[in-house]
Amino acid sequence: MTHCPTLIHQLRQRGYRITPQREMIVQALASAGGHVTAEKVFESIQDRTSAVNIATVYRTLDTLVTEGLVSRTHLSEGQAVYATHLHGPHIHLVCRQCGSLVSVMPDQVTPLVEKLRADHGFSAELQHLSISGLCSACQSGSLKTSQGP
Amino acid sequence: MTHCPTLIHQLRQRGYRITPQREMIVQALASAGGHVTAEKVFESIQDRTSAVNIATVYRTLDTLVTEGLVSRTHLSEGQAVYATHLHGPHIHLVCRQCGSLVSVMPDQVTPLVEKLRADHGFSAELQHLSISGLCSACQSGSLKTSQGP
DNA sequence: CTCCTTGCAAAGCCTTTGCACGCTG
DNA sequence: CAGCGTGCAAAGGCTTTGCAAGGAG
Repeated sequence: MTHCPTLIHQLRQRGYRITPQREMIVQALASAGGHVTAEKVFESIQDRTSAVNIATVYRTLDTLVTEGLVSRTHLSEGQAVYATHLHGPHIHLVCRQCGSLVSVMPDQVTPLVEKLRADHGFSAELQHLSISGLCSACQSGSLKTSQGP
Repeated sequence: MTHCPTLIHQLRQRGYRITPQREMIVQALASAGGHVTAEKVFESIQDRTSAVNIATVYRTLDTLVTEGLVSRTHLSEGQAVYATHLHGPHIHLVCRQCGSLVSVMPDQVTPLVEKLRADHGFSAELQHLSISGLCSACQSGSLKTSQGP
């Protein structure tokens, strides 16, 4: 919630106009406290008022991403999820079978990030880091995943 | 190329019928030697004959993924890319600005993978690992990424 | 007053699906 | 010969875009 004024402020500073829609979208995103889809942002605003169009949500989120204030990630497939950068970095473990999502602190990745920067000059953005695989439940539950045609 | 008979063999073994289309798709995927989109597979077949439909390409790739013979990844946004598991694991560094793609050996990730397995029972699949960020070129070229509205 | 933003609706991209015919095993 | 696999075309999900009206600065 404290993120909200900050983000709005940053937008204004960069010459963007502050509209009620943008305030609501930023507010919804900030209060979500984590990763949300554009549609969830849209819905959480609709709960109170139908004053925002889904296209505007996409456009505003896009602006925030372009300005580097918000991260956009395609965790598995399908919808993108958004989060304020103030949310802090973490890794996402996405189970490719059941779709479950676990967030992990990025401590273990720091050396990797530094190595990538040193060797390749690549500046990794941890907000965007998602790792696909099988969660413990799906590993034990499906030793034989496929059952043929 | 040597992968092709193997994959076909595995498909047959699992009860799938081997059609000319499937052979061509597998062949195209194997000879691509890396990550390709469904559309590229489709095109590389079209170059020789228009005997395969794009829907069939998607269906066959899907089958291969389901059977665990092929990996499917959404590197950045948009299209998914496919690769045979024989291609071997590696990390993808995707520049969120210019879209450039660099493959890195996964040595540096092994400790992370093991940690995830130990702590969370999560079996990470490196074929699917992509890291978003800024490549060296885009970092120096755009110290100020945004230019406002 | 200027022109950035919005709403609306339509289009876009990538992918999936229903159905009847054809081919594999 | 049984039934899986294919082609075709249409639909689907998510996101973007063109245009005119409206509101911020």
